Amino acid sequence: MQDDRKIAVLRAIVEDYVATEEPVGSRALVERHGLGVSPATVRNDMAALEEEGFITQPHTSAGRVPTDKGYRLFVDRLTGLKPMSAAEKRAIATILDGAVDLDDVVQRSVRLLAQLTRQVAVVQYPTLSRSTVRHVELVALTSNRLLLILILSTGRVEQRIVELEKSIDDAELGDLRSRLNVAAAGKVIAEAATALRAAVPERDGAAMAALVDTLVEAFSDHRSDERIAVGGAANLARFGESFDTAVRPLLEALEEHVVLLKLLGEAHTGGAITVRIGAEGPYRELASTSVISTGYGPADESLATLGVVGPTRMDYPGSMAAVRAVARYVSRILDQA
Amino acid sequence: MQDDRKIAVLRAIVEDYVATEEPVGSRALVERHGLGVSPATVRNDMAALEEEGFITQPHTSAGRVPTDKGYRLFVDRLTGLKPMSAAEKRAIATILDGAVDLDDVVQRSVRLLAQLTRQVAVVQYPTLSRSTVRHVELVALTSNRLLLILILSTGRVEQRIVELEKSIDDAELGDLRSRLNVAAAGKVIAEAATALRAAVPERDGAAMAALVDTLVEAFSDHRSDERIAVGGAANLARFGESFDTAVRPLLEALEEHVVLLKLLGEAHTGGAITVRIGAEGPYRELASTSVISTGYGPADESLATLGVVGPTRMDYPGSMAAVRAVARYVSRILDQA
DNA sequence: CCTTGGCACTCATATCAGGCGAGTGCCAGC
DNA sequence: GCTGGCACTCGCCTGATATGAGTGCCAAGG
Repeated sequence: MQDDRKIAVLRAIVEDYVATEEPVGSRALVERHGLGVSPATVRNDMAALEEEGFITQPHTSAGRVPTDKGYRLFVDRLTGLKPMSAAEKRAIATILDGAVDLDDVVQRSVRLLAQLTRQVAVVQYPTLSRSTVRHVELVALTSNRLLLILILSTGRVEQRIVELEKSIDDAELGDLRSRLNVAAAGKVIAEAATALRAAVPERDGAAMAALVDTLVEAFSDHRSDERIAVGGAANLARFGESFDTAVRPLLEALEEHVVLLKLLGEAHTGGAITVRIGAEGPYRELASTSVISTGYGPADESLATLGVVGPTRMDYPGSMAAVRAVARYVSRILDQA
Repeated sequence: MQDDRKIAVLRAIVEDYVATEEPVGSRALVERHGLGVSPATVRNDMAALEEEGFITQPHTSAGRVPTDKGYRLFVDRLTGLKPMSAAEKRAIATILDGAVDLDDVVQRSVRLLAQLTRQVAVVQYPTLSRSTVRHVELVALTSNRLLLILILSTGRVEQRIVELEKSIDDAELGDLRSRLNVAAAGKVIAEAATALRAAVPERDGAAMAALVDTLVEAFSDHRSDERIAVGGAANLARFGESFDTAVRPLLEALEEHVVLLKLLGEAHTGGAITVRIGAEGPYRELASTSVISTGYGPADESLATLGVVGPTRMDYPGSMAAVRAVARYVSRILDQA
């Protein structure tokens, strides 16, 4: 038995099943793909593939459906991703180039990715922990409420309201502001926080120390590291069939950004695209969904992750290509900014 | 025939149908509500209600279901909203009080509203056009790229990257910044823009004028007025039945923030709660969804709108109460900030 | 040894008739 | 104007039957 043909059969099964959403039988296979062999031969291969766990049949006398393991092999043996069409490339370029700020870039990326893949798209904002501080601004809202604004190298702007124990006057504020900037500029947040502490000497008194503590705390609040944008939930409507097993848990997961972040996983470096298929993921409620993700950032530094989430029965080559293309474009834009 | 009883019957039908999701018959009605009359009497009333278009029967021999008109009468004749339980009030208070900035307030409100109503919640960010400018900050990203940051009275922070035709040095920047602040502080954005133009005299040259133009444009970019937060989409999973007629179009609408804004409608002043039932709305695809919305803002000034979107078959008294309660709390918080 | 046509078998799904029962409309009586 | 009674309608559930796609296996052929 030639293993090559078995792989070809598996590929054909995956492609047909993804396209038609129905278990695929031996006859249909040889007809739709030019396999050059008879259905009976294909049946033998299928039996072998089933034996090895790459496909199963939902009912005793139905066609075959790929298993997670089957999709895995399919993805691993991919010869190449579906190249983006010129029109798609142009669309990506023009849509993303029109963004006016980081928020806009992220927003547009999500929509774009959702449209390209017809899947649910997820884009993580550039992580705070890996971006450097470009500028710090302090604005007095009232005499004892400050608005701390952090402008990061990625263009991301974070704000935080800080309550003071003791009121502060304009001169002090100006002084503090310039010291903050000197101490923090160009540094990663964690370093900035310690530098900030060092920049405010003991002699300035307990009140000042407390204020600095508050600021440092605001700096290092990691809640906002979880920020992500989600789009394309309407695409879930397309596969109404497996509603309870696929759509419902996914809808719930989309609300839980922490879950989504975990799904996207660590951004792999070097532009690698990660594919997590079905039960390979950490949540068993999402056993029938796959995640395609990759890192992005200027110079492929992987500041954050983006990707799509969809049913295991998805167009892997196409989606992977779209994810890669969007990640590259976003990275390029961040490079310019 | 007493009209009072007819209303009572309608109310009972609505309540039962909302609770059970099944057409309600005359026998069940008299049993579950202490109507004190016989099923036959109720049947007569039902016939009259149907004649008047308040209810219909899906099949010749099924129970009755309220029509949009029926829900409308039900809502209009509401004696009072379901009061929030003490626990719910406490939950609202503690959750919203924990917010650290406006983004956080909006985010938490959406989640809260979604949880309370078990519906899809929508919260519009305070409109820019009605908030006043508290502070303007300019940060040079490169010599000819500025980051314009707008801090508004509501705590909302807007950022916009501005490309300059001509580079600008630190001194000019500082000068511009202070002029901006003097001109804009305390004013509504539209006024601030014109004041800004006035503050930069002709003599400063064409380059400066162009810069000001760019800033004014950035100021008045109304795209960001459309900003809203959506939550609780997972609640759509609860009513899987009318998937195609209700869930799918709603999911699609949720992606289109412009559509959502139109759905929420103009924020009614004076704390009024607007209920739009089924086909009363502007989109015929959403004929089987209702929208409950109200304005919010400090001192009930109605800076923006929030509400819930769900199937026409929804718990109006409960949802209306939740919407009102959250709007009040958010308003109070904005008052403090 | 792999491939192929043939053939019996399985089983999910579609179709249909029959019966059940919830619910209605109407009417006569109170 | 309310009520009990009664005949009627009709959606839906149930079970039996038919259909057909698809399989597994086997024996023959290259």
